[in-house]
Parts: sequence; structure tokens; C-alpha cells
Amino acid sequence: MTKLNISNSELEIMKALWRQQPLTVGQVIERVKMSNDWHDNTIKTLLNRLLKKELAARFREGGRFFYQPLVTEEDYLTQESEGLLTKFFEGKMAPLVAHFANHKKLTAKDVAEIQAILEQMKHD
Amino acid sequence: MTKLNISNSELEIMKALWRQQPLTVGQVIERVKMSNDWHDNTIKTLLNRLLKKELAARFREGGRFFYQPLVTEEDYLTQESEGLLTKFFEGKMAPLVAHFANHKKLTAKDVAEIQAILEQMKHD
DNA sequence: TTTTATAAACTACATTTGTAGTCGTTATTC
DNA sequence: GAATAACGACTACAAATGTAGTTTATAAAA
Repeated sequence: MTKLNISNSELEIMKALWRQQPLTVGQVIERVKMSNDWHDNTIKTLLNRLLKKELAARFREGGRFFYQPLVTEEDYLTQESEGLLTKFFEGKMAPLVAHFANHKKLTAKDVAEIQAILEQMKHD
Repeated sequence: MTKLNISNSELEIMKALWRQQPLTVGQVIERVKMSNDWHDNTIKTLLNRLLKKELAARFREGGRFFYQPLVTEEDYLTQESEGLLTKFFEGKMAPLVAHFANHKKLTAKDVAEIQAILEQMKHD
């Protein structure tokens, strides 16, 4: 899979589409505006850029277009997470955890949760 | 701390400065070129942009400038890591670990290392 | 069916980023 | 000290990004 280049603003649109799809322009605008103070046209522009980049597609139905994402959130997540690890942590998760540990960003509950996940991993 | 906006290319320069500092232009170029196929002037431009953004500074000595970073790698790491978590994992480390676990990106050794880190955390 | 609200298409423009080029000025080396 | 190499300042320019505006077509409401 080639690198998914999604800008920060565009990401807000993708998030709306990931939560629910397909959506009309109006629905996208409505949803995106809940967390971003943007002009309607800004959102339309971003949607069109996503089409051009083939990160989203649309189909016509009843004289209206419906938009949907062409990449999954999972795929994007995976790319970004690995990107961070590659850039800074030699691609390993452990140093990242250590970083968070050192910066006291992990509560006891966090630790317990992570341990549970790892424990469960061993049994499948 | 306000958001540190370092572009991908600029980051390569910062990495050189984080590894060793202060460095002259020539030294920066020499180091950056080891992993990037860029023209000398490209590197100089990036250095200047970092100065303008006050992400790096320089002082004169013997008719030459010496460059040094104004932000630590730690700070930048922290920002980027938290950025990723905030954007996708509700700010929690656990879901990220789960994501990696689900995608088989964790080897047994990785798991052991992370567990060791977490265990050790409890004892301080 | 005329108005009104949406949608769609197209255009705009400043800023940031990637990636150099040019030219005058100091060091460095013969 | 003259030639060469490295430095420093300044300029260039296309693509990507953030953030709209304008114009035209279409659907919904009155």
C-alpha cells in the first residue's frame, strides 16, 4: 500500500466519513462543524481534495452525491503509528512505552490495561 | 509550551543537531547527507527556516556560525506521541498497544520488553 | 410554480514546504 | 598573495495546505 497522504484538515473530513457512511455534503458539513469552526465551502473543498486523491469516492443517488471513504481508519492508523515509531523509536513499541513511562503519562490503570492486553496476546 | 511545528525535511536537520551540537553548516550538511540525497543549499535553507522559527539558534565564533537546537528531542517526541494518541486513541496508550497487538506487530520479545518496563515502573 | 435553500462546480489567494540557484565574502591552501 | 573552497545572504518557484468566495443548477417548500 502506497503512503496515504492526508492533511490535518482533510483528516477531520475522513473522521466524519469513518464514523458513518455514506454521507451527503450537507451531512458531512453538519458533522464536521461540530468540532471545527470552518466555513461550509472549506469543508466542500476538502471533500473534493479527498476525491482527487482517491481517498474518498462518491456516487449519485436521487440527484445527490453520497460520499464514502476509500481507505479504512485502521489502515491509516497503522500507517501513522508505524510512522511515528519508525521516525523516533527505531520502529519498536517498547521505547515508546518507556518514553511514556518516564514522563509519567501512564496511570496505574493504564499500566494494568496494557498488561492485560499483552497477557491475552499470549493466549491465541 | 506552544506547538512545535517542524516539517519532515526540517526534522532531518534537527535530528543531526540533536545527535551532536553545536555544528557548523558544513558539519550539518555532511551529517544530513548521510541519509538524505539533498543539495547543500536545500540543507542551508532548512537550517535558516529553523532559525526563523526559533527551533534552532546560532552563535558566531572565529568567523563561523555554530548551530544548536532550541528544543529538545524529548519535548518533540512527547508532543508527537501525544498528538498521535490524541488524534486516534482518545489519548490513551492502551488502545495503541491493542492496535499493534491486533496487527501482529508485536513479537514475543517486544511483549517481554514492554512487560519489563511496566513491571519496573511499579517499583519507583 | 415562483421562491428559497442546498448542492455542485469552479476560482482565489496567502502560507508552508520541498527543493534548489546565484552571488558576494571570507577562509584556506599553494 | 592568488586561486579555490566553504560560507552566508538572498532569491526562486512549484506543489500542498488552509481557508474561503462566486456562480450556476437543482430540490424543497410555500
